[in-house]
Amino acid sequence: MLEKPENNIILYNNCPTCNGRLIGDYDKGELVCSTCGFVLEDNAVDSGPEWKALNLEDKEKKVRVGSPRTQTLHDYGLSTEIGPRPSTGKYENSNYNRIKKWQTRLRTSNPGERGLSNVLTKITEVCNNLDLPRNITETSAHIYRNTLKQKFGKNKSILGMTSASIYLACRKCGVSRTITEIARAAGIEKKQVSKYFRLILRETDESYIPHPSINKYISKISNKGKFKPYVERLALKLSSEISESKFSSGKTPAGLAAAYLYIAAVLSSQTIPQKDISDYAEVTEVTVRNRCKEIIQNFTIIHSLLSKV
DNA sequence: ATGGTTTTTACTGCGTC
DNA sequence: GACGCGGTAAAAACCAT
Repeated sequence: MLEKPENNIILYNNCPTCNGRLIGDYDKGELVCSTCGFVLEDNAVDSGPEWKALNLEDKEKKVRVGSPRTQTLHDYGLSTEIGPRPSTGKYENSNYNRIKKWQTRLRTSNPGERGLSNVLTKITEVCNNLDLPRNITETSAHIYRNTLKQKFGKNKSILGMTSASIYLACRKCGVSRTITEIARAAGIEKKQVSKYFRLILRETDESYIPHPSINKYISKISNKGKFKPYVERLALKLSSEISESKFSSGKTPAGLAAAYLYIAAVLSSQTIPQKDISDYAEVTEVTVRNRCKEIIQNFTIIHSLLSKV
């Protein structure tokens, strides 16, 4: 059973298979090994409270009222909401609906709140389209709220700002989603998203947020293309053996990941056409070729690697 | 706006099935 | 001939200044 820690990460002793460090991931409810990825326990039950206590007094009261606070609703989900009409009982249909309608109107009383409410709905929508986890939705909503707080979010394309917020949230949480994917889900131009993304970075003094590791891209592309598991494993092995920092800066991570997968496929005498890999990675064949060339020029692939996989 | 870097586009020749 | 692969030059996109 996991107990909620301060930073959502709990350290356990050692992994039974490789003796590596075990990490309890509170958010996913999993107990996994940080080196070999062995899952010791999953679906762990969250025994902690589902609400946040902001001060000691709250904590002591241990009130259990309503849903947890959420960034995705304009009033943080704190105000009262009238639910659907009970199927039985004395409630007269028209009257009930009228009260409900006015209550919703009053909840979002001023134009600002109504606007915010719409935007947050939009964020949730796009995040759901992309199958993003709940915490990304929350983070993006939080980021968007901040842009409004610091004035620069106003008078900007709403879809552009929301998409940029979602992209930033992905980067912060280490989820490998490209600007292109998010732009597609939101139905806008890629340019817009990157423009506003840069704006947010500039205005909020965000320190540089690194791209998710190449390994995430490799897994993603491999899943998308349903490649053989050992090809993926070999590609991951290659990327971890190679310190690509010398030549990878400024290049798209997807292209590099595609190159690793291609090399892995060739080494394990699998024939995956460059075209396929580049399509899955959403880059061109030329880019894949160039990355391959750079990898091979800079490193000699040792054949003993093959036996280890 | 500009200039440097990276990616894409479009086209080439080569070998193989 | 169709296909995959490797290469190139020029255009386009990107990004920091």
